[in-house]
Amino acid sequence: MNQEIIKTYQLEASVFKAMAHPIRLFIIHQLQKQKHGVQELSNIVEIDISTMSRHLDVLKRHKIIDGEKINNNVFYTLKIPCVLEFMVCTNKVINQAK
Amino acid sequence: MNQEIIKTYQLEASVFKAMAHPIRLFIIHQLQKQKHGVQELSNIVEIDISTMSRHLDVLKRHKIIDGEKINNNVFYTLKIPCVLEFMVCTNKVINQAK
DNA sequence: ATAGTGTTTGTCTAATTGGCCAAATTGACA
DNA sequence: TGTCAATTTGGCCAATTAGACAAACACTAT
Repeated sequence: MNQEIIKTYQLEASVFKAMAHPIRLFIIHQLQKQKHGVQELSNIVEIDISTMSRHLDVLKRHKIIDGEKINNNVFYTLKIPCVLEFMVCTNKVINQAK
Repeated sequence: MNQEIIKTYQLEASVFKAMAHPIRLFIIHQLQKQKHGVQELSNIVEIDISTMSRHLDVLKRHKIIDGEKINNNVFYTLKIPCVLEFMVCTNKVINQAK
């Protein structure tokens, strides 16, 4: 295993990985429009709030979103709008005629 | 769990997932320049050829690359050049000053 | 200080993934 | 047909991940 190559692409891969989950893609899409809180998001997705908190943490750790505490609520915002351009390409991939 | 939302983003997530591995990102980069064969790639990365074959299969199944058999060798080509634009954005994410 | 609300973290479990080796498959060609 | 080279697939193991629930934590406001 050539560690040189692995190392070169590991960081990049980890950002892809952070986005490679349906709920996390949903979050990114939601935050494009406006800030959202943890509870709100977990209600929409109908998932345990602790699970949602973990998904948000994954995105935050990779600097894709940012959390801001206002009173008792944490509101998340999308830090990297260019992430959404990814999707355009992804959908080209998906919609390719084989 | 809101199956509606999951379903909406699952396909998209699976494309991200297909790319979310250092070796597969390396493959994508290599193929940008020219076709490559399985052995060749596995030599560069210094990984078992069977493992390389599986990585190529993942990318092929998601229509990111395409394989063409010429004699006894399978040569792979990048089908979706826009995938590389992803990387530009990804690196913006990575290089953000916190 | 205490209660109450909202969020994160610990722990466990089931499922998925990446790696290697060995075996099977494919296709070219003698 | 049989052999050889290249590739893929089966099987196994170790590591990682997503999910739920419960417990801990952080803040606000009585």
